[in-house]
Amino acid sequence: MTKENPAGAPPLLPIGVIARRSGVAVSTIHFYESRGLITSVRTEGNQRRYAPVVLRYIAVIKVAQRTGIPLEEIREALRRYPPGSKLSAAQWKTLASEWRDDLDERIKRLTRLRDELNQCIGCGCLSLEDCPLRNPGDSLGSKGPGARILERP
Amino acid sequence: MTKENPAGAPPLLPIGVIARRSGVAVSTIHFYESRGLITSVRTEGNQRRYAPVVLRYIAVIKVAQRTGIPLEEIREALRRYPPGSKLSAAQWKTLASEWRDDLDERIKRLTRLRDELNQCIGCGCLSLEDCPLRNPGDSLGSKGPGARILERP
DNA sequence: TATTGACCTCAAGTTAAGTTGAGGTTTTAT
DNA sequence: ATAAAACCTCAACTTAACTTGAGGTCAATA
Repeated sequence: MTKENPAGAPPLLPIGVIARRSGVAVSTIHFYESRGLITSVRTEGNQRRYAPVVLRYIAVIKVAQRTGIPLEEIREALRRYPPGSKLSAAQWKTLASEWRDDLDERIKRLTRLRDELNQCIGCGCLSLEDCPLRNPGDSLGSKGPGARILERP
Repeated sequence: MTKENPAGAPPLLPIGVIARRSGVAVSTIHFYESRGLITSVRTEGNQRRYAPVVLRYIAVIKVAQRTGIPLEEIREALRRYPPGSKLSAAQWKTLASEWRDDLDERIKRLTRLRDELNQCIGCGCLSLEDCPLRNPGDSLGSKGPGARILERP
């Protein structure tokens, strides 16, 4: 029986260990925590201790990011389950399916764009009226300042 | 014969007209010019006047952006031709082909990712050792601060 | 002629996703 | 008991691609 830990529960990990094992920087973990993506408890000395499951959380976050989901949305998705909960296989399946659909949509858009581009390489007009490339149709929501996220309108 | 214009050349346009016809904000045109993507001449009164071809330039820029090419690269690509030059059909073909290939590569990466995700939805392990999702293989170049461009490693 | 609308410059703000650094506290190893 | 390694907080910086705003000039119109 360890001291800071009720019987049976796996031991809590300090941030350095999480960083090493997950492959992300300590500062990133701080950042994720500040954004509510992961949680920790504190020692008497105010140092963070993480349940091992956060390694899984970080893995999930990274995968979601690779598919192009912004952190904010990832947080919302994770929020659906109690913070720091076990994140079961079923839950992962749900999340991953949503993200896959999202990714699929993105791929479709890009593929359509590529086809249009191919067409247009033949014609070369870029005419405002005729060219499909010039009439995005959907995806015309570029408002406000800030970095433009490439493809995800 | 107009005054500011040698015989035969099409008349130069003020920035407001370019903005209206191209669909981008005046501030954006300023910005593109400051980044060397387009050029203008000035009137005696220091106002910008654009050759009509910049409408085409802006069109090209927008298309390239849609395919995910960053402005910096777009500028480099355009730099290969004399600034403000006619941008012939052949030149457009060359640029567009490059960008299409780039886009193609991106699509392939995303497709691979989607397939891996599909696999992983079945297994749900996210194991550091086994899971293909956890071993990006390529694309591990995330260094330094600044916005992470989603997909384009 | 006077106004209004279009322009100009330059500095500063915005977003996302983090990083860097200063100044100070805790833990761990010797 | 120290010293070194690991942590902590908080503010400021970074990139990309723009936007906003202040303070001032130019040009077309009534």
